[in-house]
Amino acid sequence: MPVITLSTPPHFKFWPSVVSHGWCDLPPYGCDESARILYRIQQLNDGSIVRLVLRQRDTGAVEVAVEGLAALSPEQENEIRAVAALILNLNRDLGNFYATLRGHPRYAWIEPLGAGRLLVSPSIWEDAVKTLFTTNTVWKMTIQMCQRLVTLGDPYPGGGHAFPPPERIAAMPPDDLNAHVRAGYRSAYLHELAANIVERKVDLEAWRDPALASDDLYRRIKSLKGFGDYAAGNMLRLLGRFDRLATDSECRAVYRDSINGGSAAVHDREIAAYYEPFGQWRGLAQWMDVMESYLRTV
DNA sequence: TTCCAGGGGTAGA
DNA sequence: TCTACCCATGGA
Repeated sequence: MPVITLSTPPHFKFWPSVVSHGWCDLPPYGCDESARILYRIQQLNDGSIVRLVLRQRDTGAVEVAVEGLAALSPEQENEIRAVAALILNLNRDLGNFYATLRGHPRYAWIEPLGAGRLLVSPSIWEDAVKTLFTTNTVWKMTIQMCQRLVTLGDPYPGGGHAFPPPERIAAMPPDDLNAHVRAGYRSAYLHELAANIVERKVDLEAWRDPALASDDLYRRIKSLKGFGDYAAGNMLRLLGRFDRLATDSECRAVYRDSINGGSAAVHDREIAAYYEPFGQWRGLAQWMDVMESYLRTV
């Protein structure tokens, strides 16, 4: 079985990155908490389907075992290296984030833990679909919607499926898609997104362009049906932009209970004012507040 | 039954 | 800008 080793930046912590939000529980990801392993079924550009098994060695390096292929071509190895670096945000510099937090005792736990990297998907399409599946539902149902959707992707011989490409979703009649995924009214948004990608009306991967202003990007995301303030803010986070918030019911609850220390409902404006001093990092600080009670235990 | 979840679209002020 | 109402789905 081919094994690839990736060097990591100083102070990189694998597990806090893997469990940085719920994505590690959404197929084609999977994880083994006790063994601290992240799995992913991935379809490569040449169509072959592999199962990636990622873990961190004692040296700090990330090891990617590739199941499903006896050997890797240079192109395959390069692709897997790029995917692993992308999903773990290995190239993101968090130094300025940690420096920003140093004046705030509430966030003193974050830097020693090496938290702040969010696990993302190799494609923005996949992150967009999963974000859509987090809207107006409970996490358990988000998982179930993803599980059903992923069975539409190409199967991995050892079990599981790759994430289905937009072409696969766009080709399905919307009613069939909803009958399979049971995403309710979100199914129509999912189908429309897939169709717009296939018809080249939107180019999600173009969103990676660092020259794009966040405000412009935010508007583009919100122009998609089903993507409002929360979903657009969440997508910006996954794209590595944290200068906007993504205020959902969890964030409101954490702010109300843990920061504001009261039981009264709080207007989003007050939440925004609280995070404003964190500037370009406010969205990440907000998510760290949600994850604190969990991340501190890992 | 009713409420609501890691909300969002639309219409009407 | 804001509010009211609707939107499938399934668990509590």
